Amino acid sequence: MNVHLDPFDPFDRDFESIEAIADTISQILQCPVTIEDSNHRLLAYSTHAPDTDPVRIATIIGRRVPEHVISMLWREGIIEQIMGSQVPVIIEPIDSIGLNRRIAVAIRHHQDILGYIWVMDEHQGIDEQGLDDLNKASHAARGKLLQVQTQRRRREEQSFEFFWGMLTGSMDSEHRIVDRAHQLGITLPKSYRIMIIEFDTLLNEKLYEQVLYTIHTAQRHRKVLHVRQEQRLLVLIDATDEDMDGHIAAWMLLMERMQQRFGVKPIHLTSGLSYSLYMDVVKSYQEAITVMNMKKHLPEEMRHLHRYEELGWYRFLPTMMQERRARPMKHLSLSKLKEYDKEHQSGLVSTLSIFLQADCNVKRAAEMLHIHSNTLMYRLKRITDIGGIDLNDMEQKISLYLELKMDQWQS
Amino acid sequence: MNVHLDPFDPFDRDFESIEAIADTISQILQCPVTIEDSNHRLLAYSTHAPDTDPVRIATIIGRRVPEHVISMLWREGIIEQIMGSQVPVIIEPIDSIGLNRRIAVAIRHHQDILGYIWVMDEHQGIDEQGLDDLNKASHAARGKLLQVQTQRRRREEQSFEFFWGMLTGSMDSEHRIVDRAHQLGITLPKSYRIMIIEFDTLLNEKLYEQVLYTIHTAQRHRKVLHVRQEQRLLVLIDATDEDMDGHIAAWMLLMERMQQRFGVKPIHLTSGLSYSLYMDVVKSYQEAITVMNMKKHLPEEMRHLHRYEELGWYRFLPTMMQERRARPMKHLSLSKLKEYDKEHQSGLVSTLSIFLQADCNVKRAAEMLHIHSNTLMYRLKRITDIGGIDLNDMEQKISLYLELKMDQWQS
DNA sequence: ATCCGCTTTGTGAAATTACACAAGGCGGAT
DNA sequence: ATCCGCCTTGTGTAATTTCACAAAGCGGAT
Repeated sequence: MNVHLDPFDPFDRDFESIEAIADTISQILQCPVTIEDSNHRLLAYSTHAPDTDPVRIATIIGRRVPEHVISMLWREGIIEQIMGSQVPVIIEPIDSIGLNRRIAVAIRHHQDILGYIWVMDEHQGIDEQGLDDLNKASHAARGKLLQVQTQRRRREEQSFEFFWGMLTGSMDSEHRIVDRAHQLGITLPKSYRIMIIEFDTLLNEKLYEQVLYTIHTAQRHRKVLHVRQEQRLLVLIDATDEDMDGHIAAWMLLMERMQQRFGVKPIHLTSGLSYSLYMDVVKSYQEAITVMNMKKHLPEEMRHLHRYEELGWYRFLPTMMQERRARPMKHLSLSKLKEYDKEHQSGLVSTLSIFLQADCNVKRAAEMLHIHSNTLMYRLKRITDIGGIDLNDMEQKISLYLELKMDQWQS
Repeated sequence: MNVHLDPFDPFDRDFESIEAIADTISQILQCPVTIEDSNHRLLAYSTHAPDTDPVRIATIIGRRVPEHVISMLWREGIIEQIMGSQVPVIIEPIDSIGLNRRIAVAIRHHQDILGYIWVMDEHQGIDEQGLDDLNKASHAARGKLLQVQTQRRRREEQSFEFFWGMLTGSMDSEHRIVDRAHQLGITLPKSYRIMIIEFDTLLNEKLYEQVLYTIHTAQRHRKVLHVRQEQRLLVLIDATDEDMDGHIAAWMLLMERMQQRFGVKPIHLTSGLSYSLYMDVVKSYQEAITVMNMKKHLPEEMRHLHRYEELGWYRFLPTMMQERRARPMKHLSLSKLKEYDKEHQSGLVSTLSIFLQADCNVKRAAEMLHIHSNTLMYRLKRITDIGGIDLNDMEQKISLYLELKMDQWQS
């Protein structure tokens, strides 16, 4: 049912806009068309569409492809197929999400994917010639998308600079920050936090793109600003609603997805406190860093914690460590035990540590150590004898506990 | 047996030195003579002494009156008698300390006592005329002693300035400090500490003199430098031997004596760590201040502690408080308990505090609280319910313990 | 007065824990 | 090989702790 009869290439001309390209494709193929950027954000869609499916409606309304659709397309391997193919790909309908039959082609520039053209082809009216036209259209769209991309890149550069300025505390006043945000067209939330996502490898250009792709396609989270730093991604997120537990959980899920799709593995995810003054970005950032360090030094204790406010008394550890470094004083009892341990390979210190962690419950501690409780009793007696420790004295136990935690941090 | 026959006053002339005065008195009275300053330090003694007692020998050898002699003289009220009397005072022999009969007169300038003249009068050979001569001698000595005093005052001024410079960290290098000490004739010990003695009243000129008198007459302690500051006396003491426990104990005793003699009551006595570099005076001073603050905020816990190294984990408290003030985050469980306490006047928080201090031993804590142990059990159940606290979790208990200590500090 | 929730104290049974003692393993020194 | 100090495990008993329940006091509300 195609209506082009002459060998003349309808896409060999300058289009004034991406919308014009979409409309042209739609006219030629007589099908609804949408054009997206690389993050599945809507760039243009054909008007006068004869009929359209729920997914297309949702995409146009939300100005991006719905998250669950992207998820499904990934799960079915369709996105990878499109990204890997130089020619249009036919996608069979997926009724469960209301997706009709369509044809998709990637818009590329060398290796990079700039976006996608989607054509709804419910009645399978597109023939070989149509696919060829679509291919030509994708070439024609490249120029326009490159423009969009460079524009976005420029804006991103500026936002990076702005964000770094806040992170390093080099912005000198609150209203300067707000003004600058306004200038850049960034709407700052009432309340925010700084979040750090650390990966197991250096975030090179490609990985970075992939990470951002994952984040961008999940519209659930409002990520206002972000910047990359070696193995880390620093993000300023909206903290206005303050269902932070759910918030973090959602991000964790996102990280999981990232690993599934690209094999990029975020190892840690931490966040500072929430603030409303943007002069406090430095503070929130420092807090996130503190949590990050804590996770590295005390992985066991920090296993399920991500936010600074969850640290409990551990938030005092860094400053305590500082104090200890400034005035190194060895704990008399502990150093005696350590000495004994060194001479007799006898793990009294670790026994003590676990005993304390088990709330001084002999039974529990013995189980944790996989030893008989009388063995533990014996060791405890040795500990009290050698170290001159009274295990019925809270003061001493606190002292030991803190000291042990600090030792653990340093090792 | 006196040998002056003419009414001519032998003390109505200029003496070239204090020794000359001592010799002149000795010649006239035919007795051994010693002249001391107000702190019982030897200034001069007559030569050609016919006979002399153990105390005099010890005084001359040690260049000061032995401590136990001064103690005895105070105990017998003799020093006070001499200080209060305008005329020579006869002191009967005290055999237990080897003190023969002697006559003493204070050298005074207006109200101030500049020193003392002591005359050994074993054979009671001094008559009215002799006492009168002694009086005249004391007037004659005044000028010389004033010279000595002003000299000492000048040197003290300089040492104050020097010490303050170190305390405030305004000395810029180690060798500058050592040079300056050399210049002032101060021999700095290899290792030192800063000690703070705080009194219950402002240290006015008079009290200050009395305090110094007590310290000076106790030669046991080597006090190198000192300076007064409102209610405090700051002292740099020799820490080379490092029998600090005994050292502090001795100072405590000294303080006791001070109270007995003058009613000046030192309330706190604290010391920083010992250092050997004199650039570290600031540190030791800061540490002493820290201990002082600690004693004020947590008197119970610090009752028997004086030195920074005895603080144990408490040395982290100030920096923890700082952190807490920087980021005020209320402890969820504790604030619930506090709220409940406020509504029901039910001391759950204090119960918890004591329970923790009693090492979570129900029996012990119940005794401390003067309640039945089941009452405590009941309250503990309420605490776990209301505060959502698991009292079998060391982490939580540590958190609570630290938080409670910080609360206590702030209140 | 009466009720009700909160608290304290007392009692006794059940569970847990501490402790003394015995037996044996392990490794280094003689 | 033998001894010895150090460590581990097992057993049984004594002591302690925990817990459920009863009784009753107290203060505020109805």
